[in-house]
Amino acid sequence: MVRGMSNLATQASTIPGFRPLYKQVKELLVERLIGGFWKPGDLLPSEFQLAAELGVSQGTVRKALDEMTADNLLVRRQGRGTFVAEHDQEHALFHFFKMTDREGQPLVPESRVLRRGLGTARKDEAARLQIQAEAPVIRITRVRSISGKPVIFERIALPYQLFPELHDGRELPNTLYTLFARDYGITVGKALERLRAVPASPEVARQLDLERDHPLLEIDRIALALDGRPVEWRISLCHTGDTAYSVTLA
Amino acid sequence: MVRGMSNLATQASTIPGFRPLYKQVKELLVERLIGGFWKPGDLLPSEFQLAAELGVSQGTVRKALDEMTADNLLVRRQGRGTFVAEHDQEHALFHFFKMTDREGQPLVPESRVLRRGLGTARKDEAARLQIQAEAPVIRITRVRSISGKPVIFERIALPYQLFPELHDGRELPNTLYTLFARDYGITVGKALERLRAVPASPEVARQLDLERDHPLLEIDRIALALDGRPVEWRISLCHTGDTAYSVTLA
DNA sequence: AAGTGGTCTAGACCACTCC
DNA sequence: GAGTGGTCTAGACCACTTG
Repeated sequence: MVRGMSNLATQASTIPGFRPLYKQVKELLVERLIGGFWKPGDLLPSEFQLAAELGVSQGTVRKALDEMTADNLLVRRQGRGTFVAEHDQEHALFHFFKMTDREGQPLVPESRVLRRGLGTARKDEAARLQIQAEAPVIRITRVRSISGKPVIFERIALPYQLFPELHDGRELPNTLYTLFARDYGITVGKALERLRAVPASPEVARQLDLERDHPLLEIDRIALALDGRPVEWRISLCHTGDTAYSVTLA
Repeated sequence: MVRGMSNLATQASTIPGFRPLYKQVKELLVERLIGGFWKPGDLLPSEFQLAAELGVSQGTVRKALDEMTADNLLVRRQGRGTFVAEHDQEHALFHFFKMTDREGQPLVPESRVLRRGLGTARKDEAARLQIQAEAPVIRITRVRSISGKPVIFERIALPYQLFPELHDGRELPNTLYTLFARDYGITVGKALERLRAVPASPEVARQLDLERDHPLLEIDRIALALDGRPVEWRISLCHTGDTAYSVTLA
């Protein structure tokens, strides 16, 4: 083929804004994911088909797909094809729920919703979610238990614009992110967490069956969609008696 | 060339223990890093030289080098060459020190050593460091401050076998891992951290200028060398008044 | 100018899955 | 057997660094 046909800039171009072909391909494909053109679980066209469509070589498409796989956006299965990653229960848990037992073994919590409703964004909520002050937000308060024992008190704020009608009725699954993906086409691709140690407030102490001022691990998380928009602000207060937050730094 | 010459198994081999060529190349090169054949900062032979030496194509060597770069083992610089990654102050801090201010901005702590000496491993130390009970260990206790305010109380245990003569004399840098690399050829490639919220003990409270039982963020870390051996056990107790532990989950 | 890594292409064969 | 991704090779040219 002629190098750099179609509307993608060629490698040879010396224009300042030059980007490698495979990066452009990746960008284009990510756009399709964000736009919902391909949904979680969908089968993508084969490498050859994409290469033909975009006017690049198969190897270039491959490099883009490999990077997207590394980013957890795609799953490739030899002999079957390339699929849009499903952030199912499994993935959501292992990727975004870092609480383990004291030996580092993963735990699966159950959830019980205490409160759930619609309100207008306070300053802190508006800032963290990057929405207008007083914009409508959905608030959820819940307690998460591990083998029957309540260990996490959680406050969640969601922009109403992104999740209309979530504030009432609908059953809430244990892992909210699967609901975001399934019902709203929003994939959480990244989360920023800040951890601190704080004393238990009277309400939290009561819910977790602890004395007041008991040390709790506070996890302050902003979840970002694939396009970088904040979609959730969550504060989790964890009793780390028999649990811990486990991470690997590599 | 003839495919699969030299002592590397070919792609075509149907033997059960088959591994891709580039994985074998990677393994071989990682061995050289572990063995100290190449040291941090060293320039590796060019892709073509390595390819010729190992009897594989340049593309195969490239794939191995790319993976090692992704693993933070190498640094590639266009026009210069491929270098063994140096876990300098910069890297050690950003990679293994996750404390930030409350807005998530990185902080740089100073350190003051309280105690430092040689002892025999207690059961917990032996288990965590995977050494014999009663084997000699170096213990360091220090306080780390941020802009003059003491915020972290730290207990460190090191296997004496790996770090002889570290227990006295030698000046301790602020980031221990640069010393491990420079003086002992041990590169920390990975760390497992478990975080909990705990009340301040009387000693720690005194050192950090807090009241007793003040909530502290406890970071329990095992640091692993490139070959997977535990090389350090560290417990950091952090006052998270103006600080937080920040991570990105992606 | 020479040498390095970075990108792109083209084509071969292998391993896996499904029909 | 056909189609997919996975591996391996070979060769071209580009971008960057050094001398």
